[in-house]
Amino acid sequence: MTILRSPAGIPDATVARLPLYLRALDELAERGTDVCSSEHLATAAGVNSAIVRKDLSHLGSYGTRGVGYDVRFLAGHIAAVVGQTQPWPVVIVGAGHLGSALAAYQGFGARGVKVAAVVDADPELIGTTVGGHEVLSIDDLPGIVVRDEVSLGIIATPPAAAQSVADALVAAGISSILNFAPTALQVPAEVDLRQVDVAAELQILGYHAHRRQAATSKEVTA
Amino acid sequence: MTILRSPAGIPDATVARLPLYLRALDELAERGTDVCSSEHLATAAGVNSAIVRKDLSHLGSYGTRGVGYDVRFLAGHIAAVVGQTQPWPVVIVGAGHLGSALAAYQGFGARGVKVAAVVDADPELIGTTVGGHEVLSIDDLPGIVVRDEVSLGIIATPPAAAQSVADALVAAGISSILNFAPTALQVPAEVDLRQVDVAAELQILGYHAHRRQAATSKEVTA
DNA sequence: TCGATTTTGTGAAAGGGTTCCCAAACTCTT
DNA sequence: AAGAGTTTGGGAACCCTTTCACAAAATCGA
Repeated sequence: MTILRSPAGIPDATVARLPLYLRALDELAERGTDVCSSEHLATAAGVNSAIVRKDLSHLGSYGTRGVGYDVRFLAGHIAAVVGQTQPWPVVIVGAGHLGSALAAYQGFGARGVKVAAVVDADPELIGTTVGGHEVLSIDDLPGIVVRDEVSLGIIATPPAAAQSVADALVAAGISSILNFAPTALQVPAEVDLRQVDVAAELQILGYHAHRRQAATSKEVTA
Repeated sequence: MTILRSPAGIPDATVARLPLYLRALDELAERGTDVCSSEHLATAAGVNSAIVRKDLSHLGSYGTRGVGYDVRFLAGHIAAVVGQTQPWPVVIVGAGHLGSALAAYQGFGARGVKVAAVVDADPELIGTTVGGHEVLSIDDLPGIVVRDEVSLGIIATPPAAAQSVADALVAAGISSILNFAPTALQVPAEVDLRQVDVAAELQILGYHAHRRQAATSKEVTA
């Protein structure tokens, strides 16, 4: 008998949107909205309504035809699916500009994320405080991971250090890594890796801007 | 007669990977590698070789069978396609923790991005210096955009301010926006918008970690 | 109670993206 | 010069995602 029916195979694209729905639902709840349609939720999350319905149908049927979705109930359910019933402790590696900004970020709490520790390799930084967290040595990683049951690691170091940091995180038992360093990291298959590359995002925007410019100047020439 | 043949329709998925190839090629060039195979480039960029070949074929045929790709030549060509022959000037809106970290980020230069200005609405922050840039008033936006020919804007403000900042950017003539605030922004169709949501990334990782845990405890129970 | 209206849930179709696979084109060795 | 070994370019199959379209289920007013 299955008690917790965590729907086996939720498509990746859907999983990637669940946090958006959760955020949108929390906002709606705060504004006192009790029930919302897929159309309404779609606008709040910045997607279209067909995809909202399809996505939510992967989690099971929690809407009422002719009415919509119960905002709090749905939010609670999505939170359960993404494992956000308790905050996830994360460790931030790198206490530079970016690491500090992340450590100080006030928005994590409401999104189910808790900064367990900030570590760095630089002796000059160890012992200082960033965002209310004392910077610990990267050598303490294994202890921190065990003590705080950390399973998420954020790499906010220069690219040159990123691979060895990733190795250290994996060795310490962490199986999910969010990498801000612009490097292709090599990790074991069972480790889940996501990449945030700000410069790459800007270059993608640049490509489209470039094309727009070219199209415009063509028009002018023609 | 077409002189600059910017291949009309490059698939979005390919465009999103071009910056990775560019980064990988620059690294290879720095290490003195003159020629590389799709396999080699794939490893350096963290993707598989079939997709490298398919992606590059969208730009035209620049490889030599039995040999591979000329590293510098290919890098130059990709740079031209993404419009990175000159650095793109960007304006950062928000001089808080994140905005400061971005303003101070040393890695932009090598990736074809140049911080033209940092602006904020907070009178306490205006006039201070972050990452070598004096923080200007957000009211100066139109002037800055025109003077420095800025076409990329980065929103690094609290979510509550993000929409009005986006409106201000659009009004100032900016058509590409990278938004770090966790909000679904409403922009005109001709404006190109990309989103970076760190908490959402962590929640996606959390979902998979959660599933792994559930699977493991199931095994143990069984 | 019944018909009009709203909105979900989901098959089916359409659209992209990825992977497989191999002929064609090149180099190198003998 | 010919054969062995590499590696690209791209057709074709496959898979995933999105969009479309509508029956089913609910509400509401008369």
